[in-house]
Amino acid sequence: MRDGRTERRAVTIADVAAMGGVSTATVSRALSEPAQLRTGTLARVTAAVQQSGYRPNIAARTLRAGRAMLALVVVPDIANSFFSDVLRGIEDELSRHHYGLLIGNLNNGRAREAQIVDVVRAGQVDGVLLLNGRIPHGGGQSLTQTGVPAVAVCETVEGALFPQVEVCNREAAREAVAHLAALGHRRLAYVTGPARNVLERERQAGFREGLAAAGLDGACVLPGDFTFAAGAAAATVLLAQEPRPTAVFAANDEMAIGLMKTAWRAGLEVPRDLSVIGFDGIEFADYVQPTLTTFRQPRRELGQRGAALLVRAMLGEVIPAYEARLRLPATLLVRDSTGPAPKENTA
Amino acid sequence: MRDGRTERRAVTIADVAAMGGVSTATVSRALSEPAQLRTGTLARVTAAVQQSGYRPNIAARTLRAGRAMLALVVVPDIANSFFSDVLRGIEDELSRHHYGLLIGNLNNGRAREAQIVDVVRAGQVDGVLLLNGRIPHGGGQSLTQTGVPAVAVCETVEGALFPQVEVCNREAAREAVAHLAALGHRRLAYVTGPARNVLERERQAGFREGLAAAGLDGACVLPGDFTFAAGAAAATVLLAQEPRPTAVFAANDEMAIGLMKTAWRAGLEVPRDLSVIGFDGIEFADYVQPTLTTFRQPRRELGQRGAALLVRAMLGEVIPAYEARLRLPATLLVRDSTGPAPKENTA
DNA sequence: CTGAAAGCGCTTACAG
DNA sequence: CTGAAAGCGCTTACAG
Repeated sequence: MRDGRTERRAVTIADVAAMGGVSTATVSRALSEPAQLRTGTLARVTAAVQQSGYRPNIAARTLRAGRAMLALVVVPDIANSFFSDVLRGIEDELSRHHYGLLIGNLNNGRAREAQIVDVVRAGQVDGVLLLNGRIPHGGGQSLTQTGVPAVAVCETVEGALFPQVEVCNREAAREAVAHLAALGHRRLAYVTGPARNVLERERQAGFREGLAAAGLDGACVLPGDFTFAAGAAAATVLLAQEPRPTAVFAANDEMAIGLMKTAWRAGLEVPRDLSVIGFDGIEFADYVQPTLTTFRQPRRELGQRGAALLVRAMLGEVIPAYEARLRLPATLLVRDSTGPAPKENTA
Repeated sequence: MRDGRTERRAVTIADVAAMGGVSTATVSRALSEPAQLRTGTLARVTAAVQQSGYRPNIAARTLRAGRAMLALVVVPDIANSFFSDVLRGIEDELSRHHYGLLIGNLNNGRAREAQIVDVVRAGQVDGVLLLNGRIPHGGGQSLTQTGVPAVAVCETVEGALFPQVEVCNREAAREAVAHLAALGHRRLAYVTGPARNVLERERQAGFREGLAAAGLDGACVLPGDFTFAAGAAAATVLLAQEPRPTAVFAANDEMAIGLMKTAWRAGLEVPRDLSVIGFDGIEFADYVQPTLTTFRQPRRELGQRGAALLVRAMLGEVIPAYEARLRLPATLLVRDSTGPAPKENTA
């Protein structure tokens, strides 16, 4: 029955039991519910564990107990730095509860969704955190049909029954317009995210609500996709407008920065000729010239809160509806890229 | 023997065997070595697998086969965007070979190293990729003592016996000096990384070699730690020097950018008054004003190559010495932050 | 408080 | 080519 692998055999629970003169059941209990053992027994087992350097085999434990103590995080693109901080919050919270973290990277596509579903169906994880705004599908089944608990973070999933944690995108977008309007801007532009993205939809909706609240009845809408390059492209279109908008709200910081750079190259000065405001509060936004006015998202907290909900669900708790939708505020950071509207020289 | 969990029971290999009228052994073979089955048998099993939606339980497979089909990646700081691309390369390669990816985040400290060692000792992974430049220790044992294969990527580990993949840091740093010297700069400065970091040591060594090669016998060395803030702080010191260096090489892009911003605030113009060159080629370096001259690291390839070596080791292959040290080139990207040395007005 | 024993769901040497 | 059966290393209801 021995297989090919000839590495030195690891210490098993049976070895420890023999050393301590107890049964394997007692060793198991010493590790999981020490309070139930007599002090002397516990001491003997603990000593044996120490001395042998015993570590329980996780596969055996998972198989027997039916729990993997592992959560899967589905990320749209692991190379996108936005998610790093969110992941850190998730990891902190999970490891506090002795759960490990498995990363499922979609590479911005859907091809790998089936892999995600497979991992779950193979019993490898006890729960799933979705950062991709969509329920993964694969092999003719959706992730939620597997019955494992799920929580969405950052990008919510419309109509989903599981808990969701997001930032107040709409309210923040409204505030962006109010900020610009208060500076006297009347001709605004908005650079969008990808059309089907939920963040984009919320931010654009908030932008429009903000326009209405400020008594403005139109704005220039420039298509984008959250990349630097899209911001640069939007700038080119913007510069061709007549009359040119005096302020832009970009749906994220990368686009705002790409736009600022291109505007600068074209000879515009920010904020004298053009005010720019972004979204996310990436670290970099504070190191561009001029520094970017934007909204800080509590990324780590978003991750941490989502993970906390998932842990509860993985432990079998049913999350009540009033806790199932967490909305954290985004904070406006007024920096140097927004300023008073330029004086009009045409009446 | 039933436990608390009352979720609907998943399909097991026994169910499929019954459906197909074969033994569980045959089902197992249909999945792992289909060529060994008669076509008819294979077809029947395949149909049963399809119809039942059977997915093998990974814990059971791991326990029995002694392989987890999972690799652990030790990351110094998951919130550092530098690692995202490396991770992506790793993930691509691992998943090509049907290995999963477990993230072990150190949060820039050593406290969690013990957790890492535990995961390995618990048999949860078949191999480890180290991005942290150090062999994790914990519970009186080092990771390498566990006997699992390891590979270091980006930050090498001195004296380690396992394969390592790195970038030619020293050669690149030399080239940085040569580039500046060719532009006529004679008074150079270097902003360091953390003193004990291997990248820092290599880059500083290369910097010094470059000075010698250019016939320069000294330079201003400013301490840093790879952060934006350290770059800003270095700028302050730099500005106080008399005579002031005309060019700076920063050990990474963040510091170069932090330094440029502070220099700009102090009224210096880059590159007219000061040339700046960074290292890493982060995306952002192309969106600062002026764009940053830097070295592009093939991050994805670094990850991919490291993972490829690890996969081979996990499959039992002994990596020959001549393959065990991969050194990929870093490419100089000349952009707008470096220019001719200013004319001297003091003789 | 502790032990004997079943069994989680697989894989694989062995036999035919 | 296929099956019967052992056994990977745990946990836990059951019994005492």
